[in-house]
Amino acid sequence: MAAGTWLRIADALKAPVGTAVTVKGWVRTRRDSKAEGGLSFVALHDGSCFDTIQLVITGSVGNYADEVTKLTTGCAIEADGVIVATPKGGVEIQVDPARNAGQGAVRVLGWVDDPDTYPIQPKPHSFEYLREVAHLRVRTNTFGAVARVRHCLAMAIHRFFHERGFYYVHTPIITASDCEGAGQMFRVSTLDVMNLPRTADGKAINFGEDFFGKESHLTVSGQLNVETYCMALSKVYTFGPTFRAENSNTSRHLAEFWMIEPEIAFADLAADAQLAEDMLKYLFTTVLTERADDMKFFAERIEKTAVDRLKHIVEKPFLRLTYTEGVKILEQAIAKGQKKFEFPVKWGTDLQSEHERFLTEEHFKQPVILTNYPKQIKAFYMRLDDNCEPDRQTVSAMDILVPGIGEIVGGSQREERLDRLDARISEMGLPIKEYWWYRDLRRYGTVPHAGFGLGFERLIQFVTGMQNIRDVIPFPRAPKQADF
RNA sequence: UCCCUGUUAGCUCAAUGGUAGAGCGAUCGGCUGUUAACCGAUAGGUUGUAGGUUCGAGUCCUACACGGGGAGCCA
Repeated sequence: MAAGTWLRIADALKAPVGTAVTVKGWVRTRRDSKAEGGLSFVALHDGSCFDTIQLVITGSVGNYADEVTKLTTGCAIEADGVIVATPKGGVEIQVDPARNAGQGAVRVLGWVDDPDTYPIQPKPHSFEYLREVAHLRVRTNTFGAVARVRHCLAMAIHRFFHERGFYYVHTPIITASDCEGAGQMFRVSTLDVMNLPRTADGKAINFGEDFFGKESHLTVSGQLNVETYCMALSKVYTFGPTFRAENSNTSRHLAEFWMIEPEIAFADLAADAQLAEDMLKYLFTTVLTERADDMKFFAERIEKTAVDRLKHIVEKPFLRLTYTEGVKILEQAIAKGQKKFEFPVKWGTDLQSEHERFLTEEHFKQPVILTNYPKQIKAFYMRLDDNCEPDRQTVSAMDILVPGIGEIVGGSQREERLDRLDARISEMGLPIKEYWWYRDLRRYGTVPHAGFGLGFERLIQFVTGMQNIRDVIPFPRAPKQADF
């Protein structure tokens, strides 16, 4: 028999019966039988798919008693064998030199030191515990599945934009401008914190002596930068890490997270909303197709509706609703005694989590695109709507709300008219000088344009049903949490 | 940051203010084409940290650390 080819487990599981193969991976479980002069069943995983492949190793393997029967969860091995059919209709690998000459061997590549304290045991672990061993948790079926789905979604995002003529723009991680808007920022500095230079009057830190010659921080958004490229390349997007130094302790916030921010020229809010809807549907369709194995697991063990709700969402158009209409629905629900809220509903104030959840989870039971919010609760760069009632000025903003997560996308048409933009900047007390280059975009060939931000981790949460955002990123960074 | 709640064996959890327990995992043995295997035995503990109350604290009190749920901020 010819020497077996090294196959990934995903491929070995699809190989025809009789194929000689070599597989390499890590042991998930081992069970022994004394039948037939010794028989061990080893479940092996290598990350190529959700399923393990079962090795059936007989006592005729040279190192059977010395090594095979001492394998524990986590050991790394490679094995030569032959694909055979199982009674249940699948395939497994027979590792038996007595039956297949030259195709029955197990080589141990790495033992597990002290199996008693190996953190990943063949039993259910709490996600909280696994977070403490984040360097090893990807070896579990849940975190392996999350990692593959995360990859699948990242690739699908790039493919979606590439296929539609978007350019991928690498916006900076470090920013020395103080104009990215709200949100506490992380300082980037090489100054000696034990001996900070002072300004001449001694009242402030002299950042002129710092690495960049001015105060600098980690970015909280690539939007303003990507708008510059939009004003030449028409269709662009960023996909990179984003940092917020907010003291947020929730299952939906991270200090370091990844965000997708497309920006389209010659476009209004309706086009923006359509782009976001098309993208989400493309991503859901892709993950259901490419990671059916992992999605089946999420539906079985993590969130029953994981697969069905994605299929359901792909089938029909998202609902579009203005903020004003949303407020009316909430007010009617209160008036009818249909629903009681902790916080009052009032036009002009931001919707609370409970209000958003009512709309998307109870009233409509589907994703909802809320548009045209009051200007006082939205950012300076959002376009003022025309023909508004007095005292009811709105902006061309949109939030996409989904059941279970709440806001997954936030976007807007941008204010392309310089006079209106300047008015908004001064109205909100922002330092207009800092915006000189952003304002230039309105001075030199301004056009209507729009864009949105999609939180990558929230997308993964929604797709997988994982409840805590810290479990959908390999090494979560959050207040008091920067291990690994 | 605020409210609630939790921290006991490698892991998941019990234990009325009075001798520290179980299941799983690990180790050893038995049985078995096993797959959440099963049966028996063995090992495994400064009860998150620091104080306090008490004859006596895993249990009651205080502070702190860390986790979880909710809220705010948002993606």
